[in-house]
Order: sequence, then structure tokens, then C-alpha cells
Amino acid sequence: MKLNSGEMAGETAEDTRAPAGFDQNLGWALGTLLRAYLKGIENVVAELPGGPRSYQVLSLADSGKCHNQAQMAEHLGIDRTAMTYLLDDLEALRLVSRQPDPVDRRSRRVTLTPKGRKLLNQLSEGVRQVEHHVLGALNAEQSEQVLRGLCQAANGLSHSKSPENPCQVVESLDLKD
Amino acid sequence: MKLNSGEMAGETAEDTRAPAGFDQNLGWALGTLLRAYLKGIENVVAELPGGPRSYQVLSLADSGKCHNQAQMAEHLGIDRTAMTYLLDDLEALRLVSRQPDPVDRRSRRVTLTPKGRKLLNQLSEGVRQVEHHVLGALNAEQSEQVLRGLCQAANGLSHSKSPENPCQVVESLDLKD
DNA sequence: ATGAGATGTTCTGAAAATCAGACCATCTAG
DNA sequence: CTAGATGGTCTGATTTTCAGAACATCTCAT
Repeated sequence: MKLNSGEMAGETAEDTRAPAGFDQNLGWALGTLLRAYLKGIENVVAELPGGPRSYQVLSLADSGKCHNQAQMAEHLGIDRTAMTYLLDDLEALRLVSRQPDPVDRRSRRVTLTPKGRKLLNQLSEGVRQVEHHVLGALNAEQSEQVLRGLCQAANGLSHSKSPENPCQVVESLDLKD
Repeated sequence: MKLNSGEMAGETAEDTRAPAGFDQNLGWALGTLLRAYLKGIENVVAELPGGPRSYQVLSLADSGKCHNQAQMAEHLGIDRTAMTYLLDDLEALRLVSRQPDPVDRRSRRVTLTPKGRKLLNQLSEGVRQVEHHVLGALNAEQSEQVLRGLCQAANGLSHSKSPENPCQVVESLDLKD
């Protein structure tokens, strides 16, 4: 168990008011890390049409979390029309297969073909390296904590349908000079 | 009726999976969180042209970290041509001012006007709420740790010019069936 | 059953973001 | 002074994104 070594302030308590001067905001950190991640994945899946998204789709199909294209699209945050094209390409490469859901024939079940699974295995090592690179400034324990925290936060968001009310809009911005 | 067991229960049944090989994607978590963040900021800065990027630009200008547009663009991961348009808009609103750098007149120093600083202060509360919402599934201590970890990792990446060698490319992908 | 409305998927076309490259002004090095 | 590099801007083309229509299928009330 690692104690919080005093970084720059003694107050690591639950006070939400941060000094907030030095560290750039959460959005910048997320954006920077995601860009690095996507760039890395882009290399790993360079031969795949659709780039990093294809990897995400394959990975998601493998996980069996989603039962149709719409759910997959929502889960990955991409448009359903884009999902159609993406799956067209992946299916043309025999990496996934679309089968009408016997229970609801409007839906298409997306499953990984053996070839797709094999490819995913081939990619996994590269992906691991990318993740390691992205979090390279952190030690193993920190990486583990951060990764777990991120996944927990992300799962929390995706489970609770954000009711369009994350926070109030600042409406009086004095932009009219 | 879905067979899916309800995930909306108050206590998230954390299926503490085997940590080994756990590749519930870093990329997916980053993407999901960033999307939620951007959506929230979009609301907060709805009246600002350029959306969340404008906020990032204002925030960066305020921090005084970058001395010209190119550095700002690189830091924020946006194209320098886009930066031009963005600053055009912000300058038209008198939120920032561009002044030729006396030391190198090719460069433009981007500084926050008093009006810009006032606006930034108005926005800060909303931004804080968004950040809190994005990490809402985490308790205060976890949020603190994750935020610190993210910033540390992001700073590590942005400081070390990634020398185009994040990891080797997987070149034999057997896509030719 | 039957009809009305909702949902999953695909397609179309328009709006918007992205990106490469030309261009000018300015700096630095020789 | 010239040559090459760099910061900023503009232009034009490619790509992505997005809204909406179309079609098939499901659900539900009647």
C-alpha cells in the first residue's frame, strides 16, 4: 500500500476545490492520451480499413457485450451509419459475420469469425505495447490504478443514461461586450 | 424483455475479473470519458464559437504555457490552420488578443484580454461540474488519484517528443486470407 | 388478426471537420 | 546578401459526420 506522498499540497482530502492552476484540465489530459493511443493503434492496425475503430469493433464483438449494431455503435460512440460501413469492410475481409438475430430479425448479430479472432490475438500484443506507451510516465501500480479508475468511471457513465442534465448551462456570458 | 441482468442497480456489481490480460480497453475508457467531457463542455460554452476547443484555447492562453499559435496548436492537438480560425473568432469577440512577438515578429503572442479572463472565471464553475460528472463513478480519493495520474501521463507524453517509435507495427496480418 | 407506431439497418446527400500545400513575412546561418 | 527554415494565413480537396428517408420487422392496443 502506497501512501500518498505529498505532491505539492498537503491537502489530498476529499475537498473538491483544487488549486487548479498548474495541472491542465481533465479534458486536455484525456485528449492528449487518447490522441497518443489512437496514433499508436493506427500503426498497429495499419492494414485494417477503418483504423482504430475497426479494432474497437473487433474487440467489442469478441467481448459479446452487445447484441446488435446499434448497441455497438452507441457503446463505441460512433454513428450507426458509420457502423454499417465499418462492418461492411470487416465482413468483406471475413473478420466478422452478420447474422440476422433469430429472436428479432431486424437486428444483425455481429460475431467474430475464427479469422477475426486470430487477427485479434495477433493484435493484442501491439495494443498492449501501445497502452504501456501511453501510460509510460506511470509506474506499474499507478498504471493499474489509473486504468481501473478510468474503466470504472467510463462504465459508470455508459450504464447511467446521461439524462441530458450533466450540469446547468451558463447562459449569461456577457459576450455582447 | 432483455435477458440482460440489470446493470442499473445502485451498487455496481464489480465483477473483479482476473486482472491478468485484462484488456477492457484503455482506448474505450478514454474515448467514453472524453466524449462525455466534450458533451458537457459543449453545454457550458454553448455561446462560444468553436465549442470546447475555444475553452481549451482560452485556458491555455491563460496558463501562459505557450508563446505562439503553433505551440498552442501542438499542445492541444489541433491543426495550426484550425487554430487560426479559432483565434480569429476569439479575437473578434475580444476574448484574446494577438500581438506580434517583439522578439520574433513572425510569432503572435496570444494573451487573454480582461474580458476573456472574466469569461474564463465564469466558465470555471461549469467546467468543474463537468469534470465532477465525468468522474462521477469515483469517490473523491479515486478522482484525485486518477486525475493526477492522467495529467502525469499526459505531461510525460507531451514532454517527450514521441519519436515515431511508440511500438512496432504488426506487419503480417494475414488479411489476404 | 389488423393497423399504428417504434426500432434496426441501410442508403443518400449535405454540412462540417481535416489536411496538404502554396504563399508571404520574418528569422538564422553562412 | 543569399539560402533555408519557421510562423502564420489562405485555398482547395479529401474525409468524416450527421440528418433524414426508405425498408423490413417488431410490439402493442384494439
